Amino acid sequence: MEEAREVINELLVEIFHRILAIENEGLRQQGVSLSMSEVHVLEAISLVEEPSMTNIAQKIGITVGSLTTAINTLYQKKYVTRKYDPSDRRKVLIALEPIALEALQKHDDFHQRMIDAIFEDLHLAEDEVLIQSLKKVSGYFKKW
Amino acid sequence: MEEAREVINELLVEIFHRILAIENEGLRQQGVSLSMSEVHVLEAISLVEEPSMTNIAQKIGITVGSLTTAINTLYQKKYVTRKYDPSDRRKVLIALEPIALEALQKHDDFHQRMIDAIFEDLHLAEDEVLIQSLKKVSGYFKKW
DNA sequence: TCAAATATTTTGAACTTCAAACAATGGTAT
DNA sequence: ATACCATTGTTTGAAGTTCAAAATATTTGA
Repeated sequence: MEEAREVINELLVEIFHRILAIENEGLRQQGVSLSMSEVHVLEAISLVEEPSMTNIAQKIGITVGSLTTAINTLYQKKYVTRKYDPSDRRKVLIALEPIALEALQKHDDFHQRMIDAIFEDLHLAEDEVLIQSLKKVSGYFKKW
Repeated sequence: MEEAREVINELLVEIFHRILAIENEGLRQQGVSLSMSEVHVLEAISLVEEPSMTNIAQKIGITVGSLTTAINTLYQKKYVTRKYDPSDRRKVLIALEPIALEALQKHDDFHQRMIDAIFEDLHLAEDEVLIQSLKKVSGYFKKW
C-alpha cells in the first residue's frame, strides 16, 4: 500500500508538470502558434453544449473576465467569432473558425500519438484492475 | 484497450488541471503565503543534490533567468538564502530557511491527506498490476 | 416600471516565464 | 602568462495568464 501511495504522489507532483511541457512542445512542433491555455479554451468551446462565456469559463475553471481576455486574443488571431444569442442578448456565443478546428485536430493527434507511444513502449496490460482504478481516480477528481 | 486509452487521455487532459487548482486551494487553506510555483521551487531545492541555480532550474524545467527572479522574491520573503560555492565562485548555492521547511512539510501533509482520501474513498486495491503500471507510466514521462 | 439578477467587458495589478544582453569566473591552448 | 571560449548567474524588457472589482447591457419578476 505504501508503494502505491508513493507512486500516485509522484504522478501528481512531477509527471503532470512534465506533461504540460511536453504538450507545449508538441504544439510548437506542429506549427500551431497557440499556447496550451489557448488550446484549452478552444477545447472547452468545442465540448460545451452552449458556448456562452459563462459556460466556457466554468468548463475551464477560470473567471469570465479572464476568459474575455483570452477570447479577445483568439478573436484577433481569427480563431473564433462572437455573436449574440438572439433569445438572450446578454449572452455572447463563441464559434470556432476552421483554423481552430484544424488546431484542435492536430492537438488531438498529438495526444493520440503520445498515448499510443505509452502503450506500445510500456506494454501496458489490458487489465481490468488498472482500467477500473484509473477510472475511479479520474472520476474522483472530476467531482472533487 | 480502447477504454484504457480513453481513461488515460482523460487523466492527462482534464484531471491534471483540476489537481493544480486543488493544490493551490490547499496552500491557501493552510495559511501558506506562497504560490504553487514558489512551493515547486522550494521542493526542487530540497530534492536536488547540489542546489545551484542551474541544477534547480533544470529540475523544475525553467530557465535560470526565470529562477533568479523566483529566488529573488523567496529571498525577500526570507524563505531562502544564497551563498557562493567556495570551490567555484561562479556558482550560487541556495539554502532553505526553517520557514521554508515548514511550508514544504505542510504541503506534503496536504498531499498525504489527498492521497489518503483517494485510497479510502475509492477502496483502491493494493494491486500489483495497478502499481506496476503506474510506476511504468511515471518512469516513462520522467525520461521523455 | 423598476429593482434585482444575469452576462459580459474593462481595468489595474500580480505572477510566471522567456530571450537576449551583460558580468564574473574557470579552463585550456599556445 | 595571455588570450579565448565555456560555464554560471543576474538583469532587463516583453508577453501571457489570471484575478478582483468596477462598469455596461440585458432580462426577469414583483
